[in-house]
Amino acid sequence: MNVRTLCLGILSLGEASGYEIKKDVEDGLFSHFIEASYGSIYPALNQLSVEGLVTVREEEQTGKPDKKVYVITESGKNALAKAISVLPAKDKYKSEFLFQMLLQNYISPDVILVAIQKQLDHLNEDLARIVECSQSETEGTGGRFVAEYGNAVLTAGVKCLENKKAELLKQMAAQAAE
Amino acid sequence: MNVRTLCLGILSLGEASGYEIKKDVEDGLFSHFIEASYGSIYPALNQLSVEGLVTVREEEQTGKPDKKVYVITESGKNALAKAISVLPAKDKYKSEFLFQMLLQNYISPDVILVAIQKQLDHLNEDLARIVECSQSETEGTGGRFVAEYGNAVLTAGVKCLENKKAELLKQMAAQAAE
DNA sequence: ACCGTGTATATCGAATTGATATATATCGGA
DNA sequence: TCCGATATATATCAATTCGATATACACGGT
Repeated sequence: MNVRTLCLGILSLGEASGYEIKKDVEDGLFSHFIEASYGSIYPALNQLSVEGLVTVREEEQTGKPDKKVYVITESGKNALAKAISVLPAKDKYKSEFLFQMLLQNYISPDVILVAIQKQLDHLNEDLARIVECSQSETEGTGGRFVAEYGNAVLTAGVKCLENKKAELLKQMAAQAAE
Repeated sequence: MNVRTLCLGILSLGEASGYEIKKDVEDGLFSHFIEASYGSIYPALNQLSVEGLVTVREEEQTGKPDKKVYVITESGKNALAKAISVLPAKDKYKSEFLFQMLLQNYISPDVILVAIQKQLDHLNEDLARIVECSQSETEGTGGRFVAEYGNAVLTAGVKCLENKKAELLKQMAAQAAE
């Protein structure tokens, strides 16, 4: 799935500017399972506009710079429906953290501890965001689905890491007492 | 973290060819949290070789084509140690599946069901692979760490999806009886 | 007056993907 | 025996995407 389809999907939930789409994938409903940069979003919106799958409207704002608001068209909705009716590709997960943990014999215990703590922070931030989104926004069945899935997975990660952290702290204390 | 560092990390666990490195990220120890394609692995190995961080040796095989075996050098190990001592970037997770589920009002219930089943299959395959790897290979503390983390997260995903699947089947039965 | 932060769009080189090409060897079936 | 499928192995390339940077407006604090 490319960024063009991603933008169509977000715009199907309501009009938005490029900046707002980036917000959605960074802090919003989509943040847990979508990644996309300005460098792909803005060109995608331009292309969608040329193809007639979205319309653009320039909007003046008070206290903020102007923005370009994109709205999905009927043919955009059709293209979206077609694009998401195929079997989705397998999830892609990249974790530098786990890579480090696998190679932990190359680094000192305190660096490991800091990395674990940082990972815990990330997971808890994501969890908080999901809880917040699922309270405020009401995206229906789909929203509940992804919120519960994200919650389950992140909670399991936190639990596991907290065990690992406690284990490591115990080991470090034993080492220091030696 | 780039593919060059990734290759150094894998080679730090033992010599390998480009093809074998791809296997590791596809089916092996790294498969759960690393993604990389031939198009990035082969150029990375060439560059590492030019930089003197790895050595190459051509090896003839019986019953198989020749292969190029890469071995990490001392300066390669130093470069690796330096590269993984920095705080890792945040995990990147992209799920077309969750994107579809969020936008599920655009697709029919039976397509949703197929997607859920496929996702369950993927998760269970990953789980089986982790169990297999953690039995056969003994990568020490690091290996156990990532295996347990992967296990926890994937198991939570399976559990959640099985609930969702049962829920959906019940709804579909009720709809059909109507 | 100046700097930092937030909002907003745009662009560009570099990294990576996904597909394709090429070649060797094994094995089972027509 | 020849053919096709599968596995091993390396390499390359166009298209996509990332990550960084540039530009600009508005607000608030020092």
